[in-house]
Amino acid sequence: MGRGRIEIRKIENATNRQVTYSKRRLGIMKKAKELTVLCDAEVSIIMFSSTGKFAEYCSPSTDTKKIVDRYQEVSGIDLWKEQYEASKDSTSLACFFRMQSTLRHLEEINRRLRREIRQKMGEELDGLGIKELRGLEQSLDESLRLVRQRKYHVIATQTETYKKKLKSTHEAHRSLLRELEMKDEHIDYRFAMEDALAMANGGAQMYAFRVHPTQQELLGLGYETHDLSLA
Amino acid sequence: MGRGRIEIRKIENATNRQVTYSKRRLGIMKKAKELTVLCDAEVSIIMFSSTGKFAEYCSPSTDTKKIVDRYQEVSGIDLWKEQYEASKDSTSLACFFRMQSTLRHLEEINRRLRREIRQKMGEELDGLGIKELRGLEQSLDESLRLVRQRKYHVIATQTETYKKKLKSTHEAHRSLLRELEMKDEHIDYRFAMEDALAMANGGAQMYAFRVHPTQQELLGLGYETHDLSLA
DNA sequence: ACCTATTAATAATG
DNA sequence: TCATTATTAATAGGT
Repeated sequence: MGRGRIEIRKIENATNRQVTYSKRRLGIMKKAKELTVLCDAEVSIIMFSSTGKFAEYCSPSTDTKKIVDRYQEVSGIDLWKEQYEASKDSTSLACFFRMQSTLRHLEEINRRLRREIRQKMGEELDGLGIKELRGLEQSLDESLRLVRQRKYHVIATQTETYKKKLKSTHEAHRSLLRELEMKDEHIDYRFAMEDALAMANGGAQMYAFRVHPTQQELLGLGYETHDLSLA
Repeated sequence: MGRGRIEIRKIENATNRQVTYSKRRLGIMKKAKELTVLCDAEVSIIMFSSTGKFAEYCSPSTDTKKIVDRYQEVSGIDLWKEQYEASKDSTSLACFFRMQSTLRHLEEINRRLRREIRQKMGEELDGLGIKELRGLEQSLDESLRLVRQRKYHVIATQTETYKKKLKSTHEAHRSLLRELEMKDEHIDYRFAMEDALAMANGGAQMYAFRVHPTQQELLGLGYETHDLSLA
């Protein structure tokens, strides 16, 4: 991609080589940036020219150390092995490296757990084949079954509790009613108590009760009576 | 540089993102190789896709460890300690405690992630109230929907692919058949070719085809002919 | 995975 | 190093 193609072999003219290095170094950096942004990837590039000049690129979301750590964990290559071996005798250093390795390992495991969770949320399914999707589906299906089971159990338990409470409340009221009736036998508290109970059961249920017209309303002695008296 | 330009921003469609990652990853690798050869440079590239897939390039004359070592020399950054070092009092003891604290923190996160997964598996639901159970149920339901959707999409895609393959195979056979017939017009290859095709479609489908008797069989000229000749 | 219209990179040159 | 530009190379979208 220039005026005429060039063979991919070492450029003998040193000046030319340097110029080409500069241009292409920038080109690769640009490509790396684009990859980072377009594909949400993590990239680390380290370059040395033939003259020893150093250049690096690293995705903004991370840093070179993190990427190198992750590289070690995933590739299984320990980049510090030699240094570690060299300082075998130093107990604290040995401890340091062990911890370092443990940290890397935990970070990688946490990454995988997060990924597993995201997959269980129905995200990031693109990497999965038909077999894995089937497995995931079955697992989710079973989980859903268990959660529903648990939900119904909780609902049933709660309902039972309310029923019992209601029953005991009801009985308390009955006995109270009986007591009152014994004291003033000419006053009938029954309707009042029933209404209070209905209220305690919740408004909606009370309205439900009221759908059926009372005997007074059926006899034309309902709310109209009030209107007439006001007219 | 494709059919129309694209903005440099995260590709939202995950499939597209994955495809673009693959293509551009190869592109950068190629550029790195070329830089290495053309300019006699040393290059190390480490990449992680958004799905966690790892890829690396390293100039053939060296290896990642050497480049990272040289990077530390030249940049003056110590990749071992940087992360866990306190900014000023960088005694080894402070570093040790920092790492230990990080370790505990990571372990705690690990525990939580595992718990979250267990709950998503329908285990450890005892602590949850009716509201939380309802939320979990809805979340699982939605996940299941997404997974099924994805599964059907994958199945549909695969089916399409097979159909196309089958069709092209069929047409290849047809043209082959025509060629053969032109060469020896007095020999009829058709039945033989149809059988071969049926075989290629898979055993089960072949049996389905064979449910309908061939004209030869209807005329009493089927497999019995063979049996008779063997008797 | 392959194709190709289009854009992007860059070799040569000033 | 910087700008220009003729050319080749990379690749986005489609099959």
